[in-house]
Amino acid sequence: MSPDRLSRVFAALADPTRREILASLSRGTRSVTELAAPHDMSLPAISKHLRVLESSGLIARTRDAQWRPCQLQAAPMKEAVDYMEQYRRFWEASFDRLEAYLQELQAKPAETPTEKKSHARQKKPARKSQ
Amino acid sequence: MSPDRLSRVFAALADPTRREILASLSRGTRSVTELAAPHDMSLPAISKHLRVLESSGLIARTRDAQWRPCQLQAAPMKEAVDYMEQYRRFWEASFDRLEAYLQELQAKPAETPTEKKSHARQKKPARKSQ
DNA sequence: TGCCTATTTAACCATATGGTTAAATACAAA
DNA sequence: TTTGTATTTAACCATATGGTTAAATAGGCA
Repeated sequence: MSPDRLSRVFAALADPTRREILASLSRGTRSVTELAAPHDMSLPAISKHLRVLESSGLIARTRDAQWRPCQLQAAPMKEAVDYMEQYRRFWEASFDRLEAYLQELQAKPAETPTEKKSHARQKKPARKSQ
Repeated sequence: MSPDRLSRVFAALADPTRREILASLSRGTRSVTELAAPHDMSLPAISKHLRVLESSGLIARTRDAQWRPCQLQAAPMKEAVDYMEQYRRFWEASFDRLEAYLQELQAKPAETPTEKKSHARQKKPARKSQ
């Protein structure tokens, strides 16, 4: 329950309807009804999506008479991008170079300060398939 | 059912256990038991997490005798980062500049080719709260 | 063969998620 | 005060998710 902020941001982004809502909001503030219009879905469903987005910090809602205009708050995406940046070298390396890099890591003792040995494999795999 | 690739990647990243598994794999190929070691969780639970990661494309599993070594496959993260990059200007702009930008968008007809007018608000909000 | 280790599958459970419809709430305006 | 519009809440439903334990599967080795 109540997962960390990063988890909530990723979870919020893991739905196409919510991503489309964010796209709408990137073109300006919108009311709930306006956001709902392009979707074949009830208002309460949209309302729920907005609650998910708000609790992730990706949108903010204000008051304006009977409207609740929504605004994009992209800041939490920075955290998400920063998180993923740590893996950039892995997707930027050519497949062969990545393979080589992993082999190299594999060849070394493969221990880091954060790693446990307790469940280390008892026998080294002799065959390298695929 | 069977959400798009981007949704699956975000969903896979939306769990701390799975993110820790990816971190382990960034230090090299690991067996299931090795990946499970740091977690207070049963092997079947880890096995399920690995299935989620595999179906998102973030890891690949090979065979090695009775071991199923897992490898990080960071490529799908590129898609996710590329998606989020489209919002960079929003989180990079200072809050005031962003506000100004949104106001500006708001002042314009606020129509784009992908936008519908059918549910546009019937009355313009007169008050701008917050 | 038979045992041991590694991993997955099956069956189950609790809770979360994404949707619905109907009712409640908030506010504007006639 | 009544009506109409915007939005949320409540209650409900189906399915997904994240975990469990017990059993099945896969493969090395004595």
